Parts: sequence; C-alpha cells; structure tokens
Amino acid sequence: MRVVYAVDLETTSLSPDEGDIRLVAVTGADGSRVTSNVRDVETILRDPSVLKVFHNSLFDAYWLRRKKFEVRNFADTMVLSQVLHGDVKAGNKLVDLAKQYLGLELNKELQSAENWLGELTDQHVAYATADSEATYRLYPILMDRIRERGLEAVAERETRALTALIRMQSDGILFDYEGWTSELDRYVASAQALQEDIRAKLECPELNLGSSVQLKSALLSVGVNVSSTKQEELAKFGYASPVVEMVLRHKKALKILSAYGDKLLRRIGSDGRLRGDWRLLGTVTGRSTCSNPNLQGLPKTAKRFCVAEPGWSIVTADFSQIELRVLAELSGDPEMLQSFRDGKDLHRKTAAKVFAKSEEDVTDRERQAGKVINFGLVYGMTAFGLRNKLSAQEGLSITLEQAERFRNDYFELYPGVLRFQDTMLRSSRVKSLGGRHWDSKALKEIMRFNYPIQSTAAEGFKESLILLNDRMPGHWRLIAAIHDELVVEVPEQEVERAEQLLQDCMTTGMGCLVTGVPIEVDVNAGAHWIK
DNA sequence: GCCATCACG
DNA sequence: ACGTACGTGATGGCA
Repeated sequence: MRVVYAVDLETTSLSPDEGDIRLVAVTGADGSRVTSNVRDVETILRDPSVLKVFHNSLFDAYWLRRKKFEVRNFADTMVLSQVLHGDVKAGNKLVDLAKQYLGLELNKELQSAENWLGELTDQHVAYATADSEATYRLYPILMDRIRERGLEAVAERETRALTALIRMQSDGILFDYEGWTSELDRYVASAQALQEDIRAKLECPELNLGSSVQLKSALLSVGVNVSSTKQEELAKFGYASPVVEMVLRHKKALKILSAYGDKLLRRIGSDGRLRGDWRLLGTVTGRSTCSNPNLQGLPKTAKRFCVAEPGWSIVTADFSQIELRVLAELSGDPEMLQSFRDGKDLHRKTAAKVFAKSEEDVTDRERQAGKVINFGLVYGMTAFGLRNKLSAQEGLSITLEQAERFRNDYFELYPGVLRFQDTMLRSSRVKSLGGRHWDSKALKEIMRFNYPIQSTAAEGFKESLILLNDRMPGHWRLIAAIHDELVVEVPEQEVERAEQLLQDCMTTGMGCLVTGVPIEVDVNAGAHWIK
C-alpha cells in the first residue's frame, strides 16, 4: 500500500529570496497537521517511499529546494489537471478543481503573501489545512480520470520533468550586470541619434516612434505608403529608403531597451543570478514557457551576458532541424527520410528543387530561401504567405504565381508531406507520438498538422530533459530549456563530459518517440551562452 | 483591456 | 470573395 501525503506551503513572499516559509500543512490517511517548522516534516519530504502531492510544485517544491530541503518522489495536481483538461491556462487552480471534483468552495481570502507576515491565527491554520486536504482528495480522482482518458504516459512524463524544471528555476543564470548595462548605454545612444535623424528627415519634430499611428502618417508625408508599420512591411521599402532603414534600426533598439533593459536588471537576485518563472506546461502542445523575465525569449545580444562563474563553462546543445525530422517521421515521406538518413542538408535540397538546379550550385541566398520554404510549409503556409515571407525576410520578390510554383515543387519533391497534411485534415482526432490528442473540431485546420509536430518535438525534448536531469551530477547547474536547446553550467574540466552527456541524453530522449529518423545534436561551450 | 509589434523557438 | 504560418511573453500606445 502506497503512502501518500499532500503538502501545502504558506510563505511570506512570492520569492524565496525575500521571504520565509511560514506554515506547512500535511494531509495523509491519518489526517492533517500543520507546523511552522519544516524540520518537523523533513523526513516525510525526503523519504522516496512516500509520495508527496503538491498543487503547483514549481511553487512549493521550489521554495523547499531554495530553503535547502530535499524533496524526493512527488506529484502535482495542477499538472495532472492541465494534462487532463487540455487547457493549460484556465481552470487548473486548486479552487477550480475543489469545486469541480469535490463540490467544495475553498476560501482564498488569505492567499496573498502579505497575509502571512503577522501573527498567525486558527484561521491561518484552517486555511492551510483546507488546501492540503483538498489536494489529498483530488489526487486519486485526477489519476483515475487520467487513466480513463489514456493519458498516463503524458502525465508520467510531465511529472518526471517537474524535478528538472524546479532545478532550473532554482539554479538561475549568472548575469553580467555591468556588461549588459554598458551594452544598453550603446543602445540608448543609437536610439537617440536615430530618433533625431528620423524626426528631421520626416519633418516631424514631435514624432513618437513608438506610436504606429503617428509613424504611419509621418511616413506617408514623404511618400512611403505602408499598410502597417511592422518590420515585415517596412522591410519591403527599407532597401530603397534610407529613412525606413533607420526606422527599422530604431525599432530594434527600442525593443531591446523596453523589454530587456532595466526590467531585466531588476530581476537579478542577490547572488547575481537571473531567475524567471518557469511553467512546465505553458502551451497545449506540451511546451514549457517562462516569464518575468521570459528567459526563452532573450535576444541573442543579451545571451552574451549570460555567463559562467569563474572556472566554469556554459555548455549548450540544440537539436538540428527537429521539427522537420518529426515531420519526416510523422509523414513517412521517403525522400525526406532518406535525406535525413544520408545526412543531407534539407534546406539546400529544397532550394535545388524550386530553383531547378543541382544541390552544389545552390547559392547561400537560395539556401536561405529554401529554409523559409521548408519552415513555412511545415506550418501550412499558403502561396501568399510564402511570397510575403520571402520578400520581407530575404528581399526576394516573386509573384504569386512563382510562389505557387515553389509550393507545388515542394510537394512534388515531398509528396508524403502533402498526404500527411491531408490525412490530418480528414481525421476526427489528431495525435502526437507522446500520447497527446485533440478533437479536430476544436482546432483550426492549420493547427491540425502543426500540433502533432510541435507536440511530438516538445515531448521528445522533455524525455531528453528528464534523462539529463537524472544523469547529470548534482553540482552541475541546469540553466535553460528552450524548445530545442538545453543549457548547463559545469566546471571547466568537465566540459567534454557535459557535451557527451547532453548529446547522449538528447538523442536517446528524442529517440524514445522518433525512431525512423536520425537525431542530430549540435553542442557548444564557452564562458558565456553562445547560440 | 485590447491592439500592434517583436523578442524567442 | 476572403484571408492568408504554429506556439509563446512583454511592451507601449490608445480608447
């Protein structure tokens, strides 16, 4: 008979950097108890034969880890709910589940951390107990539903991946504050100079470049008529118009400054490390996300300032063309499969087909266009979209007819891909290789062939992450997991071992789901994050 | 509070 | 005739 305890923490702050654990409520078959001293329940937390259940372990188990308490063997009712309901955003709070499954109205008046700073009353104790009791009762109910829906494999993978995410959340990234600050100064200077120039050229001294409404009309006054001020549209004029080119550069600088300037710096902890709020399940396809700040969206320029501590190295490893490989697996397209098996460059191959020349004669620009075509068509792009993208991204202007021909050429080369998309459009359910499934009626047509691909890649990625976390030594740091890239920080003399381990875990992990296509992983190491 | 825009994959 | 590529998170402008 398995021993299970639900555990709920109450803390004096949202962040363990600034607060303390105030109460721990524990509920088991023998009832509930509450303590203000974690030491009282330390042995339960550490005992691998006792299953702990949290609701949102990326809060509770993360806090415990940051406060140096070991937690072994745990599950998470929030994650189970997310797996079960498909909706990973709404309806997974403890209050929602208590109401839905237990017919219980939980009182959430004390939820906010500021309610846990002063004297604790019976009311506080009752509040914590109610949460852990609800969690305790929910766990078997949710597990039953998971089994009924055939989602055990998904739930188990997600549960196992939690440990890795908690570790990543705890470890954070050492950030070169000084270096980034002076880099920002350069962006400020450049943005200011550009703004002056642009205002003068457009004869509009008050122009707010952040306002697309104002920018559009100012550009019109010098004869540049754009339908929108987004990069993609402006790029069509940029090559011919110096002022548009300046606007594009200004936008870039402004973006960096607003999103990754002071706001980023304010998120650095007293240990110099940058920590975001990781979510195990941020998307319905099974990807993880990160916010405050979004470490998955750090601009390349900022990654240079994510550094290793002295004597250590940052090691990165990323899957090469993983979604295309998954597409090859799912579609079974012979040409695409053979290409990957032969270790060929798929972008070059596609370019050779649409530009009607041999692979050796494909230029770099043509290969880039091949890349746009490969990626665009994975997502179900139309000829219209393809034409726009090629024009905006590659400065390649083609007619709609030519774009249509590119598309037809592509599907002539990879007929299995067309068949795959067709099958997905006609099925009542679409599935990932890792056990997720969606009712087609609930999905826009295009999502029906995108979800299986994105989802399978995300699931294989999580298998890799789980393997890595299980196998990597405790003193290494897990820094980031970004859809197809894993980042660790290790002592310099262990770099080679880390590169090997990453490569091995990633090919093996993805190989759990993708069996017919070779998986390639590129590794890198250095004093900072290189992508 | 929504929209447009853009950072990442 | 119509709209036109998937998934995020974060921002400033604007109503």
